[in-house]
Amino acid sequence: MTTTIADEPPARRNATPGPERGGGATLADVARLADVSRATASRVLAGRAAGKSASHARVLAAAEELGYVVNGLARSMMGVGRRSIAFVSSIMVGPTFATMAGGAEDIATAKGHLFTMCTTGGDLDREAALIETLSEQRVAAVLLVGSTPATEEFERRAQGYSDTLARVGARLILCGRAALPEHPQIASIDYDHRGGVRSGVEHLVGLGHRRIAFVGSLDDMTTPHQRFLGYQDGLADAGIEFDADLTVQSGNSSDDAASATVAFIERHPEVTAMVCQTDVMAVGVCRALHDAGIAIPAQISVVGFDDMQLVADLTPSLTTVRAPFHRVGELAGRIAVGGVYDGPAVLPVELIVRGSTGPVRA
Amino acid sequence: MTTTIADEPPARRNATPGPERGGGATLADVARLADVSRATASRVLAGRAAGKSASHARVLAAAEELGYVVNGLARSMMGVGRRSIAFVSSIMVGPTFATMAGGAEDIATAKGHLFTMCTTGGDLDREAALIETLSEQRVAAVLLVGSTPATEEFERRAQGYSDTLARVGARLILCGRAALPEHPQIASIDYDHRGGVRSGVEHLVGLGHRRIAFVGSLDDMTTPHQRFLGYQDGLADAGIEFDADLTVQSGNSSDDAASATVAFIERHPEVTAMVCQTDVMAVGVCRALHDAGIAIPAQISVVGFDDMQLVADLTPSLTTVRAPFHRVGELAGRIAVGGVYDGPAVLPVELIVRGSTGPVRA
DNA sequence: TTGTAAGCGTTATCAT
DNA sequence: ATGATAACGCTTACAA
Repeated sequence: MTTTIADEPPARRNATPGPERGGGATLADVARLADVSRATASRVLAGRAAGKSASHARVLAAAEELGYVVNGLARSMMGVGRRSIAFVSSIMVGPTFATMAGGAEDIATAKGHLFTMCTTGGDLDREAALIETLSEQRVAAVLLVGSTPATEEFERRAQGYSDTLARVGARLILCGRAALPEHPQIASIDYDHRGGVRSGVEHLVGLGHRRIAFVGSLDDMTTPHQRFLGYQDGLADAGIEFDADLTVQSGNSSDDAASATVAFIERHPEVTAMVCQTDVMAVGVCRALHDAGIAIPAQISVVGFDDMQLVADLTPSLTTVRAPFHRVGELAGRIAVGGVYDGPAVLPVELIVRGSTGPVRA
Repeated sequence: MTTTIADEPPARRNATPGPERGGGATLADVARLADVSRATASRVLAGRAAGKSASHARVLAAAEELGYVVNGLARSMMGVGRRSIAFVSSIMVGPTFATMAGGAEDIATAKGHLFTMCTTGGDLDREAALIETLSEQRVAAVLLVGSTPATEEFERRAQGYSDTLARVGARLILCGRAALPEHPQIASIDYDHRGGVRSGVEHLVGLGHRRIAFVGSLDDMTTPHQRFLGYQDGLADAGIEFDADLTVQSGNSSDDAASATVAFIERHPEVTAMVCQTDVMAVGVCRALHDAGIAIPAQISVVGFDDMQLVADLTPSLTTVRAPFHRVGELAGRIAVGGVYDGPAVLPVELIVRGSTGPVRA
């Protein structure tokens, strides 16, 4: 004997990591239990039912009883529902990224969007794959954060990202990265890397310094490069000739900067000030100088960049450049949620003078 | 004359912030252009077509020409496609959260999930709304991160979160928060707050300290409370009677801790060591002591918690407790992506002895 | 290998 | 106020 149960649902598939189907109650279940149509149930649950009829209460009760949770994915397919804003950076830790992310998230969630964070680990292929994935998920916008290679090849990549995103109605926004003049449809919210370092050098020059070194990664990424240019600007302003021997290459860790400094200072005892690409490097520089018995700022002044937490608490406290990271995130977020974008923004930075810089000794 | 175009699509709706519909090409468009069925197009594009027929190439070409981007939302409805892992914390900045997030993100993206970060700003209503929203979006799991109120009311809330998530096949995972014994289905990956502070006190006792103060926020949140208990444990171990007068209340900013210390140390000059709930507080304590002309560690030793970046570079460098934040994130991530959970985990922490602690002077 | 057809869980249209 | 019904864009038996 063969028994056929008419309304037996078909076997459920179960493909991870896909959303589990058939898990909870659906709108149809609620409607059935409340003895109304799906349309009515939908209206009631979305709070867009006219008055409150008898069915109104029944629908609510049924939803409650069944533990109904509306399927946002299905809603999205109808053109309602939430879109995500994506934040793509090379790495997640680090006060600068986190602060920018915080600014963007504030705006995004205030507007009812979800906020997705992705890291690339600096891998451009991963970055491209990520943009593709995010497009598939129909994000509202992608914030591409931080430094990028300052190459034509990258510009082509970015154009590709922008094109892919545009196909799904999403926008690409660069954060903390200068606009690409050839690609005006790619938005950019940046801060004044170059002017910041320049003002640091200016400050030192005002204190009488002339032999000023620069510590940085000196690669072709935008952030290092812009900051390096700011150093050169500062020298030029003061009529000091740029001397390539006074640039110190270092990775962005305090240990790297410390060992680079040890080697450097031995060759160049005449230097009276060191300008660093980042606070992290500056901290390493300070440690190396201290260990070498060189007094800060009596013998050598040090300037950082980023004004990260705790550098004010170092001994001596660090003179550095403060950038409005949170504000950068906010502005980018505003564009991401549909605000108007009228051209690249470059937010001003501020030199915070503290104890690590002082007059050059006579 | 009335002209009716048969295949004219209906007018598109356009409700922000919902995903823009009708934007790009659909699978049907690709199939039409390639002159195959949607099924074939789907198979080819998903790379699950058998061999490579003539149509194979045509589909690829059509997709390319149309700039087709598969709709991941629609895929999700079929049970395939990516689910997100959500990371919910009170705030985004802060090295501990960011590091945990990094660990979780590593695992999540490696398994093809998206990673969504949401902040509550410490608002429990926002937290509840967020859980609801994330359930609607059919996340795979929610990582609830950091301290929570240690109250029965919170346990009820958490149970509610867990229930809502369970309805959509998702899991709730506490990170950096002890398990709730009454609610074993809520997973927990925690680290040893209590043991960490205890070992700090033990270290001080070993150096001869007896008058040891505790600086913390002293509220009913789990993290502060656990760390406070660790302080009491440490005292008890050494047979030192707990003296409530030696607890200092402070907000979690170095400025707060500094001003609290100023007031405290005047009343209690007999204290020879201060154990702090966080590194941030410890830094404030150090600054206040330094400004008051009290030498660290000669006159007073200081212990922190978290081992955040740069505390090793302070003068003196900070003795603190290092917790495996990245690992906590990884383990939580592993459960989130479907790994087995066999009971609460409490990861060990490590006391990092540096320059801020020394023997009590004779 | 390919096509047909039946979903997935919503919302919107348009009658009633 | 409510209910049929048709989308939305995709996947996948099942049949050819």
